[in-house]
Amino acid sequence: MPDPLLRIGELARRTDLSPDLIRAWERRYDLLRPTRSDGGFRLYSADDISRLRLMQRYLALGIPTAQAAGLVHRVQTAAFDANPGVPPGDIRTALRVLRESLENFDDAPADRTLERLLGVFAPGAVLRDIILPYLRELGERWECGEATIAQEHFASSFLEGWMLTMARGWSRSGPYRAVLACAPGERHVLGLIAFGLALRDLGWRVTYLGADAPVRAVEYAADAVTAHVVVLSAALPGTFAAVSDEIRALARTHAVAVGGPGVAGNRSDWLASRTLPADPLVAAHALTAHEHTMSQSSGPQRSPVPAS
Amino acid sequence: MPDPLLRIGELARRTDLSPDLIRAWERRYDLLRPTRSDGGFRLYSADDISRLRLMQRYLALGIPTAQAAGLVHRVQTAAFDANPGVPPGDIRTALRVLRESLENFDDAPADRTLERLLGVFAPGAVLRDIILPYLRELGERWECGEATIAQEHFASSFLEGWMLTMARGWSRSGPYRAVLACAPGERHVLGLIAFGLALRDLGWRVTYLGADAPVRAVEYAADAVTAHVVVLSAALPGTFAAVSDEIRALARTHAVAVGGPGVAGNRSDWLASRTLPADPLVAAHALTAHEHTMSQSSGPQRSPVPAS
DNA sequence: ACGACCTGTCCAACCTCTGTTCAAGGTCGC
DNA sequence: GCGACCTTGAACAGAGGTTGGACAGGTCGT
Repeated sequence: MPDPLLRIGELARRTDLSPDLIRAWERRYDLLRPTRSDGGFRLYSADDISRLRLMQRYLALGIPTAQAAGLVHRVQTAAFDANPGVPPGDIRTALRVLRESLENFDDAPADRTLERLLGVFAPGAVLRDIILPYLRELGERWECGEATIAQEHFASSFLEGWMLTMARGWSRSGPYRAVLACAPGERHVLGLIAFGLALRDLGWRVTYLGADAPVRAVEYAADAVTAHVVVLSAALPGTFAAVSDEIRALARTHAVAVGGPGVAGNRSDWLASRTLPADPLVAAHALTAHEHTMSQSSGPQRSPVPAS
Repeated sequence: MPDPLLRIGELARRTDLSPDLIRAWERRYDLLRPTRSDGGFRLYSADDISRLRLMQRYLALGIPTAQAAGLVHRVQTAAFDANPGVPPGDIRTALRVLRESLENFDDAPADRTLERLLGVFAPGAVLRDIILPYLRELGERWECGEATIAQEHFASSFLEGWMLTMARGWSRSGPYRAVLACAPGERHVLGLIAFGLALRDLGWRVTYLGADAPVRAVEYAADAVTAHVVVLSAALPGTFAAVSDEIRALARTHAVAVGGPGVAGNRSDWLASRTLPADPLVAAHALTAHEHTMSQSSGPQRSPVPAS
């Protein structure tokens, strides 16, 4: 970690907090654990800045300081990068089992494998190290003709079931709310569910509407749960184009982000929406980081997201 | 276990109720049971917000406060009522919980209810007495405009996740094998999954391909697992007509049955396939009975099913 | 019409939470 | 060695909680 380390005064300047307050948070909530210089000065890393920003964001939502500190603690330890990974040997074995069993339409070994992995490792780690790599691999084999449509359908349905099981309760915790839906006509839900799982681990509450959701339905749900942001997903290019007017209208009153292979690459300024990275995990981090920085400029609710 | 996030002032601000009133409701009706901070402050969770919102909806309907509190209370404690009780009572309670929570985009109480029910009763019973009746009810309310598209999407995604969880391992046991798929273009999977669950309980091994499956993919899968029968489902009329040639071709080499609202009513002789009753449970029994009689006369494999 | 009850609000004395302040020193880099 | 910066520990004050009870206007049953 060769980051230039900051002393408390500089950290305070960058976060717009007082040094006293930062020390108080450390003393009372164990919020930061700076290293020390030989003489005893606190030395902070870049991570600590984002932790403080997250803290500020929570406070802006009206969460009491003590609880906010607890959330920061939890989010940090649940972040994917912090998840202890699945050992490479287990990954190789699991991928082989998934490959061989799912492509023979035999889900029993795959079930057993996932059950065991989820018993031992964190859901975020299983998602990152097993499920998403397998999906990528399946997609590649499908593109070059090695996997059949039937195998791809079977494996997709299988993984959808598991991911929805892993997702159970994802609307229950966390201070931010997101409504997730596939754009009208879109039926590829796996990437969106993965994104939702990642969001959940980053402290979001997820309301999931599934495939092929009319924009009006999305808007209704966003209002019903007072969502901070609405995320629309599409795997195929052109999906968004068919409803661009509706999306632009939605973006006038709600913060909208679009993602999935259907937008990756081409800009989405014409949708008046923020474009998320293609990788679900990266996208979840990007959206969370964006939501944190938003707290400085404008109010926490319903701030339309500028196109990125 | 939702995290305690808000103190009473912020909760009051968000629900537009006075702190006094929230405390009074707790004191008089035991409406909420907030956790406490070390110092004794009430700490409310996200669930509590939706409970108060539900309360407000009841009050807006003119229901007296005490009764409204009773209703809310039943929704929230239904999941912890460990007493199996008389099934009809449980059914009524569960249906009310599903109705009220899913239509508020709040899946937590619904999760708890299904979790408890599946711990006490057999999956088949939960499917028959709770899930299918709820789906029927939702469909009716949707048709007469009482439920919105958004609510229907949310509830469908929620139940799809649960049913796929219940389905885990359905390809593992039993002497008959069935391949299940939605016809091309068809995206309504719930009825098909329910049918698959019923089949599993009747001793079938189920290979499930999910929504919008090309007929060629179905054929490939049927061959790969040497299926006794292939079941195609469609909710909308006209779905089958678009691929009738392909289905007829498939029926020349495989036993094919078609089901779902998309065929109910009109004969399907023109598909050279057996028509299954609209109700998933009845359909599963019908297919099983047919397969039993077939296996006496001819070989168990690949016997084309005559149109009924 | 009457008392009994329901229900939202208010009060008073006290407590908790949390940002800030102070004092008496120590460290760092020039 | 100097001035800016940082350290610890304690204390403080204002906003906003806590409890328990009281109370007035509306509703209900008789």
